[in-house]
Amino acid sequence: MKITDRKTEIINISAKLFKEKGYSAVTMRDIAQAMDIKAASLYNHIKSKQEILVLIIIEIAEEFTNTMNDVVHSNESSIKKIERIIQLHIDITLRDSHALACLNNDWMHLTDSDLEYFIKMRNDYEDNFRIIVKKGIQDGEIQNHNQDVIIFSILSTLRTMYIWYKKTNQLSEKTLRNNMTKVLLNGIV
Amino acid sequence: MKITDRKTEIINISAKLFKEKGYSAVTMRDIAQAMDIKAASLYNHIKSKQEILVLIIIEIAEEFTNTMNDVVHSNESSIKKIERIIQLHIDITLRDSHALACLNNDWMHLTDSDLEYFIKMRNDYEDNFRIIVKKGIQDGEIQNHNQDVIIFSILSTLRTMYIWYKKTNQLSEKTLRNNMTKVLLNGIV
DNA sequence: ATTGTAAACTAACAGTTGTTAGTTTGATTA
DNA sequence: TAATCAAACTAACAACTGTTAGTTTACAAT
Repeated sequence: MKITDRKTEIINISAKLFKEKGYSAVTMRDIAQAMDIKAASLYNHIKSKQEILVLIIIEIAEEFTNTMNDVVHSNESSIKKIERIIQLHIDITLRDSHALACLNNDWMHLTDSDLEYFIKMRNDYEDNFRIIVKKGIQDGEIQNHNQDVIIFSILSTLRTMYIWYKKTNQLSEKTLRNNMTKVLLNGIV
Repeated sequence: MKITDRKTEIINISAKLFKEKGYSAVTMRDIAQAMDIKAASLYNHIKSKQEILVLIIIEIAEEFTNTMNDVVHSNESSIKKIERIIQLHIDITLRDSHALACLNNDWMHLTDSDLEYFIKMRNDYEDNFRIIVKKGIQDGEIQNHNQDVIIFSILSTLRTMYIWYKKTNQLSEKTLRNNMTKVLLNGIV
């Protein structure tokens, strides 16, 4: 298997288009045109439009799931765990922002077992985050504010970083991580 | 003109459907079915599917724009200004989460002058936020972190609140506002 | 030279899309 | 009672949708 075969190209180009217009608004003919071939030719490589979506979303969702499982079962402090989650989101955002946008915006167009699987992963992810925050509050590491507000203010920021990080002028990964960690953990005041 | 005429019903029902599946995935027949009429009947009230989208998005966008203009030209401290922006987002989220979701996810399906107008409002909004943060840093009210990280960590959280606020068990508006303000301004550590 | 194969092609399909035209309904008003 | 009118209806359209079938192309292996 080649490092970049044709199927991978289709997935990457589709992710880019899905990010721009959303899954439903992108047609097989749009994808084909971006590949400079005809729509029917796509089916030499992929089974259906649905399959493209699944391949884009599930791989990334599993990466989040796996790393979160590592983090939650580690022996680090709660703060250190959250820092590693921030790092995780930054890594994926910088590496694969198209697929990430697709995961965020088009997951509801998954069907049946894929949809179920995705929702389970997302719920588990949030539950694990909740466990970390709860422990942090118990240990006095984290202030005793409403847990959902804590969890989703951090997660919302991390999940939608792909929308704006490119606009910033040459913000290095290190600078982004340092600033993000300080702002999310210590606030701005 | 009745307080709730048929056109308003169409807009509200459409916003709910657009939130669930996205503008492109919702058909005129979907909207009609939710209204318990036939698709063709919708055209007695609205000009096109596009018009529905425009009416949903632009009204809310203008409300954000107008309030932001009030805030930025006021004589309050930078912190107080940001608190008012937090309040603004909470108000609209609690009152009209469907339209807000639609604005967030489907603005790119606006066309021509509507799209231009929306993008201008969004850019102005972010620019005004930047002015507030810059002043706050100069005055020593706000810590000197990267401005984009500050702006978008707050805005991302506020903009996507509609996704999760309903899941929380009976979080009152006051509690939400208090917790949100503390977490966004002072952090969690 | 022949075969095999990956990957493109043309042509077509059945279903869905937003929308229009013209008609009917049923309640209110003159 | 007759006329008006908002708001529903039926029927249909042309364009577009994802997808299939069968064919051609061009290069690699035998």
